[in-house]
Amino acid sequence: MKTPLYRQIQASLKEKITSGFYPEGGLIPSENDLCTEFNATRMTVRQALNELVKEGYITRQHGKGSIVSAIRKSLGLLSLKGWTEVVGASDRHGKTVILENPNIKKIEEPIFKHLLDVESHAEFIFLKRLRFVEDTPVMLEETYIPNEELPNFTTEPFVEGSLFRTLFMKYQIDVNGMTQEVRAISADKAVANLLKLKVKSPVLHILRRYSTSKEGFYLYSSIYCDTEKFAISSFN
Amino acid sequence: MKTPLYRQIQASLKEKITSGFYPEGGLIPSENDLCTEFNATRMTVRQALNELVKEGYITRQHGKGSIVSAIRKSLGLLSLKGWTEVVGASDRHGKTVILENPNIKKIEEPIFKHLLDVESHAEFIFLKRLRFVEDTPVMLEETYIPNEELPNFTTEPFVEGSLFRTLFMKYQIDVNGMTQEVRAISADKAVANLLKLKVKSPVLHILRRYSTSKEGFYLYSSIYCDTEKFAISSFN
DNA sequence: TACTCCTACTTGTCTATACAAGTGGCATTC
DNA sequence: GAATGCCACTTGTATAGACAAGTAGGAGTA
Repeated sequence: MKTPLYRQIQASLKEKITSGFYPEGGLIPSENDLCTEFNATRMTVRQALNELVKEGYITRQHGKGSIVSAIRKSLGLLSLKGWTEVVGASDRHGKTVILENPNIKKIEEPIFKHLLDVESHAEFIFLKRLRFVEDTPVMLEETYIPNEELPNFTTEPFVEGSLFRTLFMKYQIDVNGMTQEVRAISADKAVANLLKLKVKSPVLHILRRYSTSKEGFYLYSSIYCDTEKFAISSFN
Repeated sequence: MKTPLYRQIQASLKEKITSGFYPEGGLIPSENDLCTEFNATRMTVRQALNELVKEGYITRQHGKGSIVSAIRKSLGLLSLKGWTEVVGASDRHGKTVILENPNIKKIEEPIFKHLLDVESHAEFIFLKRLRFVEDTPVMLEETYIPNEELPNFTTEPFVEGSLFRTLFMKYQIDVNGMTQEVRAISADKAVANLLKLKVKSPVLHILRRYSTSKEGFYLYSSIYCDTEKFAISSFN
């Protein structure tokens, strides 16, 4: 048995939560039920459940049970919120426009030099997206994805329009952490035009490296953010 | 026995780590040693150790032992690094200048309205500090601390020059989380002068609410950051 | 009806034990 | 001397139980 039992239980439950088999706000089976289902002891089941708590999938309540988190954070407890979290849950309407269809590129921009751990994979899939809130452009995101073992990635649309969800559902790659640098800069002409700002307006510039469950598989993003109307917030 | 045994073990180890009894980078006693010391079983000791990992006090290595984290994060896994973490560990020399000695104020600034959960405690201790790296001013921080049960706070100097360390050591208040909003703004005259920038330079503006181990005790900070030379980075 | 109490079920804490697997040093061997 | 293999010690995973404490609902009582 290569992967530990508690990891298997954890993965099984995670799958049932993300697929909606256990609905948001509902209870998952009790520890004892899970013990019989997986033929394990309570300590082992609890270890799996504690991992899910850490990842933000469930919360636990003494005397009641384990509750599926209402807002399923696809990034666990990451620093800056993901797009869906900035927009989500409110009545605000979000939209994403792909400016440049996925194509193969190399990272030559020196801006990522701090974040690159090895000297750049041969090739990356490049993705340029503009995100709107209430029909106002607020975020320009340029993403680099390693061009390895991702069949049909550039030809098929995203699952639910989400990159992370696509990686998770179709390629079993789970984004589980990140490193980032945040700066305030003056918008250049290109960025200002896309975000409908005056040139030299202050914008947030974020450089990110996402780590995943796949060894050595990192995503890189360069993000420009208009924080005039909507600030970037983070919790805990 | 009111507090659980594993919490007692956790607190005892935390105290020995923060006091320097277990030096940074060194090993704490093995699980079995801790079992005999506290007269507990390994599962109980492991629960305490896992909590300390979550809080960032130690890392564990299979086959070797539990290592005291080199950079003791006083904020656990918070989003944006604390001052000591931005500067620390490198050869860079940090310095903090208190511009305005601690004095009693009320929060009337509307900028905190999103973060205030109750309508402002009666009074706050106000603190205005300018932080330097390599003799360059990079951060202007205005902090509001509830003026409750903090004897001698305004008259005695900080422990090791650190606010959080003072709260922890002298008042047993542990800062354990935060909520924040990040924006890019143009520096006004006052901020620009202090940070030695041109007026209207882009600066990072961060509004923070720190939560603590003391019920209902929140700190508020407004931070202006020059990110030209030093970006704000965060991990995990 | 309204209240209390009891009970079944849940998670929280804890004991005692076992084997697996990674690390590092010592002793033996070449 | 250098390489190998063994061994002691470490953390990782897992079993099988026990009692405590919080929750919710139903039975019985006022």
